[in-house]
Amino acid sequence: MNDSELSQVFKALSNPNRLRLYREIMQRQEHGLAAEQGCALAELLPLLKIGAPTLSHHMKELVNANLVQVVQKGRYKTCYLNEFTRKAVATFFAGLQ
Amino acid sequence: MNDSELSQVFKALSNPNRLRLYREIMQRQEHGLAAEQGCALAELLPLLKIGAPTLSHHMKELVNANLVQVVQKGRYKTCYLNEFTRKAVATFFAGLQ
DNA sequence: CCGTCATTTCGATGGTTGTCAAACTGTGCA
DNA sequence: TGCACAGTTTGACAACCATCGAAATGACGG
Repeated sequence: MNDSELSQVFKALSNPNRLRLYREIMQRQEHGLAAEQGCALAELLPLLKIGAPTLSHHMKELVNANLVQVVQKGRYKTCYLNEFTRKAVATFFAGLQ
Repeated sequence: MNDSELSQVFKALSNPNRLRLYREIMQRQEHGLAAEQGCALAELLPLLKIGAPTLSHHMKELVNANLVQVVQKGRYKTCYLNEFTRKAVATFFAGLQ
């Protein structure tokens, strides 16, 4: 992961609302209750004090930074953590290479 | 580490120049050749295409986010990685809690 | 205690970001 | 096919950010 990709990741997570979204998705994924069930966008909206257009904008940034993936799932869009990126960033902070 | 502290960390690293600084300090620390020697500010300046005032501003942000510490060391100021924060962020990305 | 070099502060400026409201698109259900 | 709801696009705007040059401050070494 190069400098530019990494700083994009950090930019995405630098906004409290986006960080909140990422944590929420991460938590639901971890919490394992149907990890592949993902997390519906419509479910996330009421967690934040922002409107739908702003949520859409934030999700785009997260997707753009490869932090999450979004797929249409019937009526809703649902989002999944991108494990590859999560691990790459973990490695960056792991120290000793 | 709470949401607000964490997003401050990410904001600090979201700027390519600051990320570069952080990596440089990290790398020198890791590279072990006198880990406690730290990294002089004046040494960092020529690595980036920015002026001294901007470097000063960026360092303040990194210090403010608790990512690095700066101490006067004779003629220069030298900076050290804050290992506590590094580990805390590593944990955040480590997954599975 | 003076000159020099390292670093910071200040003020300005162009660029980016977060947010909204309004209008649009897209998807499944009746 | 058309309604209702999910999500996006657009345009606007205030707040914030990165950077600079100029000037101020601070720390040694002579």
